[in-house]
Amino acid sequence: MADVAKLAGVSGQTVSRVVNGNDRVTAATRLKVESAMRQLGYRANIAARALATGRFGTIGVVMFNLNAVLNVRIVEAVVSQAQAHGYSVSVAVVDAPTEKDVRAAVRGLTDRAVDGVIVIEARVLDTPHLRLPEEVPLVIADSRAGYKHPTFGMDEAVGARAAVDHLLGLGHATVHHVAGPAGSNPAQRRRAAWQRQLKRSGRAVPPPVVGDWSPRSGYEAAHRLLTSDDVSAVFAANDQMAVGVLRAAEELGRRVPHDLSVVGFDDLDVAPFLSPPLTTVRQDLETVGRRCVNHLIAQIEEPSKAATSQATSRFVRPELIVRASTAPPRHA
Amino acid sequence: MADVAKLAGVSGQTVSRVVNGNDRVTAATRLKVESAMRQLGYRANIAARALATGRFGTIGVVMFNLNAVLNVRIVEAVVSQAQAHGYSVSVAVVDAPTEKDVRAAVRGLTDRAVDGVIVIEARVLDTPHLRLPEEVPLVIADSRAGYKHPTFGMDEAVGARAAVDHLLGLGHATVHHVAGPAGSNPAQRRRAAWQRQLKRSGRAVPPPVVGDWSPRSGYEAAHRLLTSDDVSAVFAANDQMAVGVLRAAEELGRRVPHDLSVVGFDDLDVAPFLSPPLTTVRQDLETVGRRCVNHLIAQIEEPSKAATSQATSRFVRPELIVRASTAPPRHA
DNA sequence: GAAATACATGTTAGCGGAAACACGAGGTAG
DNA sequence: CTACCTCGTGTTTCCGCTAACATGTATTTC
Repeated sequence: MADVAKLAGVSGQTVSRVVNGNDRVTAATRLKVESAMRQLGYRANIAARALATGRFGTIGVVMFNLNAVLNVRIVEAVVSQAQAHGYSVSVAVVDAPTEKDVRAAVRGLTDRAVDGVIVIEARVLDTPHLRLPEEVPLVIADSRAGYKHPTFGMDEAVGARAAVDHLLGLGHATVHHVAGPAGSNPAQRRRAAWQRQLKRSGRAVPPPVVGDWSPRSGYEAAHRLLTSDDVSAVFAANDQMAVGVLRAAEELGRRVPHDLSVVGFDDLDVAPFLSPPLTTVRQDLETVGRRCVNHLIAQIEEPSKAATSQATSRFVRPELIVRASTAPPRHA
Repeated sequence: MADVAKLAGVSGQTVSRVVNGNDRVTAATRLKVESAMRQLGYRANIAARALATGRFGTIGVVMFNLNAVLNVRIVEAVVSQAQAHGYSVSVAVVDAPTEKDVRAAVRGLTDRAVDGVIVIEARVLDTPHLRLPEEVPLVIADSRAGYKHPTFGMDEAVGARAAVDHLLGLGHATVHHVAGPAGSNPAQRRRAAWQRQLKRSGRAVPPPVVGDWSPRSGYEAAHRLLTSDDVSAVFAANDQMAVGVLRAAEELGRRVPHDLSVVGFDDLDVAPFLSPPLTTVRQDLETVGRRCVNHLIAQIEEPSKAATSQATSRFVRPELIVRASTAPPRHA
């Protein structure tokens, strides 16, 4: 910077002003400085600026698993939205679903210089209420309200309910459930909503089979489930397990949807092209990601407003996409 | 830091020494300092350290699209490997596939304080040879050698060749191809290898149908392709398009694999559970990601070696997974 | 036309750490 | 017993930038 200043014949401070947008610099000086910067290939040192200002221009994202379809979509939206606002994104993956680990990840990130953190909360932790460092603006992406931090997510319950209602509406006596792993929050909520909705409708609640999100687990679950003849409708907690269910049904000679209706969750891009095309629940995770970023940046840049927004939480409504994997039951 | 030093009754420098691992500090002083740090909840300021050392402890990843299955898997591996080495990861997504944009992203990242950059190169750029800033250690994840930077990737050609050979070996006269989009490097290479292998085997090279990686495009491509009766084998450039092909085949009454053999690429986790289970090419992208990180960190931490390693490039061999979507042709 | 005002720029003083060097106290060698 | 290390620790200085204040020069105001 000193070199630029010398070449342009101005003080370092003026260079700084030019770099940081127009404070009050004459057009002439600005041009001189800019030309000098170009000649010298000057690039600001972020570390120095961060040291001086306490701002980093970076958002951290903490999550358990990048591979989960759900998370990737959120992260992608977060990255693009953050970039649009001039922030970069640092990603941290947490191994164990313990509060301690999450906290460590958040701290690691804040140590690493982020202005704010988004935690994608998809795992049941060892502690009921996640407590996180308060030193830094923090937003949670999850489908549950009740955190001390602003939370954005999708309304899992609405989605699960829609799936159940759809199947009951077709005339099925009840709906069986292939649940996600016990350690997953979305899995728990989808399962709870499924159960609640069956009860509310006065139907029998068959014991759910628990999978682990993988197609294989759905396949195995279906093999167990379909030993009984009176299973006519299955709601899988995600599309991948639904694929396994479809496969198992085919192997067992149950035609979908004539002998068996299947509903998934997530609307994978392959869902419309499975055989048969899968009825499923679509969630607008891009909006979730964008909301997280917007809110976080607002907190970062206007800390005054943070207090009022503490309680914020908004949930995207999922949408049931009816395709060919569901139909009225055989004997209806 | 000053507070810690005062509380522990030592100088700031000693605190610094304790924080940065054991230089030469007495066990006693170390304990005093550590206890003081704990009492005060001391956390190092990364920006200050970066300013003083010129090191950031962060790796940048530049890519075009986080959502592509391929990229996510690499990024996930990169993040976990980087974390294992004490680095954090900053992610940048580039919109337009131009050299200018990539360069801008890399610069943005280095401005933003990274010690090294990994570029996941999956798009055909406007310029034949990507030229990137040399100021920072940089590794490219791509399936092509010939960059000025170390490159790690998978050998797409081997995978495509294996697919073709498998189908020819079953007795098919030739193999049709549903290609990925023209702007994609992997798509180009898979297509080129497919074509070359057909030629080398003295077979007719039918015109490929170009898709865009999406299941829908595979579906549409197959609808066009299957108007002709003598299509007995299709090699889709990725699994998602293969799913579309399977769907189209079913709609058109072609039984897979009896009437039509289909091979995909990527080995999605649902591939084994499609109907029929999809023969496909599996790539070890985790290894690719790990290698990128390892090499990059080596460059960062031992710049002396960087020179020798400039030429490095290693490619993971993909593996053909034979499942039920391929069989000898009908009239064989 | 003198004083008040606005505005463009320069000066000073850190931000929080880490190199580089300085220093004193023990240990070692001859 | 002295000269010389070695080792633990403290001092100084600087990393590159920006906030806050200081300065000086046009411009306005009555």
